[in-house]
Amino acid sequence: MNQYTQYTKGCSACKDKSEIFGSLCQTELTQLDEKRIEVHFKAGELIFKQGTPNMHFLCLTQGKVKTYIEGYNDKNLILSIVKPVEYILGPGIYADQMHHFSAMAIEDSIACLVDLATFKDLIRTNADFAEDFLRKVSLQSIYNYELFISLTQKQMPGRIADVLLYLKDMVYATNPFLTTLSRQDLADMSGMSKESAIRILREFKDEGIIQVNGNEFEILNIEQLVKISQTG
Amino acid sequence: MNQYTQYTKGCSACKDKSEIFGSLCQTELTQLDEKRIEVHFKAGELIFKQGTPNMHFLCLTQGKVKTYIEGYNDKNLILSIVKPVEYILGPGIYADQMHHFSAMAIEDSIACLVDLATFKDLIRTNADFAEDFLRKVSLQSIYNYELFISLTQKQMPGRIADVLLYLKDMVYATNPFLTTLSRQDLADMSGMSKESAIRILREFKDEGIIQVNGNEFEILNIEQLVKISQTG
DNA sequence: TTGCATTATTGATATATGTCATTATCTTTG
DNA sequence: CAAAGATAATGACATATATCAATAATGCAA
Repeated sequence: MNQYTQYTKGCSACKDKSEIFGSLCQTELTQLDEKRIEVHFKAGELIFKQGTPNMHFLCLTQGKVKTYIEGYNDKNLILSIVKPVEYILGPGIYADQMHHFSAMAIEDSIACLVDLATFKDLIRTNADFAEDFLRKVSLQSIYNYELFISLTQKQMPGRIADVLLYLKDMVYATNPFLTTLSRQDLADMSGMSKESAIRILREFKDEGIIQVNGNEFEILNIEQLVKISQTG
Repeated sequence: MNQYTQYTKGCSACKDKSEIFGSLCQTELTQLDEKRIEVHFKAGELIFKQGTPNMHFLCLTQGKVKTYIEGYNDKNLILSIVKPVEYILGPGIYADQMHHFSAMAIEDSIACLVDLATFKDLIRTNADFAEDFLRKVSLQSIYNYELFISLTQKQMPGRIADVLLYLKDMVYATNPFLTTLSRQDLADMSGMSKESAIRILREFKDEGIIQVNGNEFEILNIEQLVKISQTG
């Protein structure tokens, strides 16, 4: 119990909102609750960094976080925008105990940390939990395949369309949506320079497909955007 | 027992060669052995196709297989070249029971199929096996991140360098190596047109970095190739 | 408010890469 | 062996995209 620790609602409150805690019994949830550390992050703060040891299972309970690979020449590739209640867990925990991507809060956020031993123990002792975890990992993997195709086989308009649809459907779940992501972030999500991202957004705006006001985006013609996404 | 079934050496013979069967006890191996179907594929034959139901766990015991995502405009992205003894298992089994990539033999190959129920049962009942499986999935995921960076942030020479080093180190494990992959395959591994792949190979040849004779490749200057891989 | 720093936008230009057409080489088959 | 089909290689050209430089807009601190 230190200054970062806050006993708010506890894991039981989270249970209903998350895909992977449904299989834990009350005892296990209590066990988790006692182990967890709640940490607050301000927008822009680094949560963990690629290349550092991966010591905790992390569950985001408030705010939004971007996960990204730091590549060459200070270029980043954003893998996902995580929203509550979702865990953030890299492949390192079952491999080299390292982080293979970084995570940064893009809004003020709250995350719960649980040490890996506790987490791995749950995987070993609760087969339902293990299966739920595998399911989550698998869905993420499927999404990564789509990302592969988007990034390697589509041209810029198709990639920006994918980003806009992803934000609308998966992240904000509203149509005029206000984002804290910068233009550089949008570029890092679609694997292009920020200038190119801006240009494509302008084209979409000129064609009446979207409406842009600073960081507020409204998709006016969803069908056409979907079509652009599909035709690459 | 049908015409595809052949009782050769059995799963116990495989055990030593594979990363994930080490945690199975004799009883489990026997159980697996009874369930397995051994199938022979000729080079060029499709093993399973993206979009079809995923019914089996697959273990490659002989030959080589390419796994690839079928994208837009008949363009493929090769994810990996699998060699024995390694399993080929997509994320579909814990999600939508579908194949999310295709697999094709690039050499005459032999694979063992085990129905998913048996496999999933082992995951549920043997925690060591589950952890080994998670480890394998994690390593694959880590490799995918490297692939992301290679494909999205490196220019063509860097990507071809990555492909050559991958083939030398991970697939053939010899230096002059003879491959059955076509130039189109090399292009599909590096996300470019086959003409571009050919051009880069010629440049490497002209610069004395590699030696090419048909489908035999020899890397003459490993250091420089690694450098090209790193500088993008 | 004013000034400063950051971010967004735009245009001009360079370059990486794809496409198309052609020829060469290899492989298969009758 | 010759013919045919596939694969590989090359050159000319088109174009998608990045880079660079300049300006505009925005948020923030004094």
